[in-house]
Amino acid sequence: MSLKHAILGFLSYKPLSGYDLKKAFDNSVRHFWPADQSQIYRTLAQLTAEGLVERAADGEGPRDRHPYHITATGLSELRQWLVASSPPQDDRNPFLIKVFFAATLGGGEALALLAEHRAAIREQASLFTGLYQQMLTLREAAPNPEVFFFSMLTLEYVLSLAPGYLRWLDSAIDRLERGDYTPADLSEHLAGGLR
Amino acid sequence: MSLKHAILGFLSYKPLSGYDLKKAFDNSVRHFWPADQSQIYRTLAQLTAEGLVERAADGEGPRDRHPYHITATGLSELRQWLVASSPPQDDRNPFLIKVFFAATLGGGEALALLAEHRAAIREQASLFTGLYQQMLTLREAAPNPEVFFFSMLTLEYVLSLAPGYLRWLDSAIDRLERGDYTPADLSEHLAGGLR
DNA sequence: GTTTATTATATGACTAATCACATATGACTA
DNA sequence: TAGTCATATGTGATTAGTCATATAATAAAC
Repeated sequence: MSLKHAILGFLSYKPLSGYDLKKAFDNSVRHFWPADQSQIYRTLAQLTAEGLVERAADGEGPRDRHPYHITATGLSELRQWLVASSPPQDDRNPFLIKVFFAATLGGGEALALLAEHRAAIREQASLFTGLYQQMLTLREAAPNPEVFFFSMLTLEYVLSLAPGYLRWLDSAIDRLERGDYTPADLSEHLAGGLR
Repeated sequence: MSLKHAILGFLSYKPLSGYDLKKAFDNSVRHFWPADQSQIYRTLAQLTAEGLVERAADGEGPRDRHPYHITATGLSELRQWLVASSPPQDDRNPFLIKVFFAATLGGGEALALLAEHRAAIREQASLFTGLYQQMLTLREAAPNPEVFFFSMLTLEYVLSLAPGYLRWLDSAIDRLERGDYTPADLSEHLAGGLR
């Protein structure tokens, strides 16, 4: 139900149409919540039925745009959701399934699997680094420092995970190359990191 | 379509019933691919229709168990999937949506949001650490070193991400406590980690 | 003046997964 | 011997999301 609340979040800033919302998602949260256009419209219909948003007077433009604004009920629903607890969810990871069953592959193929993934992760990390640096230059243009801060936090999140991800891949690839099928010694890693 | 391939993966070791598969998932991959019992049965039916698995002679036990074995087609489908490329997927993260819209909360509430999540992540990390250490003791009992190695790799993955995750939370909480809404300086972090 | 891109909203078909529930037997236990 | 637990397979209803496609006007490009 997060799309629902993300829409409420955007509408809490100002009224937007479905089309505007799609652009808002693409411009700011697509790296952790890609939103499908048709799903946005369906969710808007559902939110309207629940009385959390309302369709304002139809606007100008081709194909009549329909801006929505958040209701008082919608605002309180948003607040409630924001402060509710967020247990870490189990994110399904198809790549880890491949890793798990990589034992059924030849050693070379398993290596290729990991190496290719490392290349993709590196590329993704450098994309996010670029995005981060680009965002930094927009600091002055931000509506207010809090909004900018939390927006940057979500990018920092992605970038914070990258080094650990890549070190894991490096270590796995290194062991596979040496034909060394021993588990990593994580003792100092864990002692240092999890305190 | 990963559940499908995960099932093929398990069946590539030996024939299993739906019930067996559910236990196999719960015992080994639930931390990155929780499998719903009813979905396992539905997927088995689908795999059967596609000719990737076959229902063996009904077995003993209460309520007739139905073991499935993988076909030659199924094996080649599994291999093909394993060696296909795995682009990093966009994992939806509801917590990041909360962070993104935390600017609409009071500072204290935003802090509580992050602090509570940090506690949950710490607990999860220590759970996985325990699981990792417990798994280590089973090394001798493993069917073969490769299977054990790749199984451990999936746990190493989770544990590799934890320190970065927690450092991100620490840094965000620290800045919020000081009322310091400046973005983090990630220059050395990135320089060191992404090479 | 015709094509093309952009704006803008929507439905239909499908897929993966979740949740609740129905069913039924063998084995143990109070 | 009654109750409960573990074994074991399934269906129905619903949800969230994806993909393809339909529609249509306006503005710009050629």
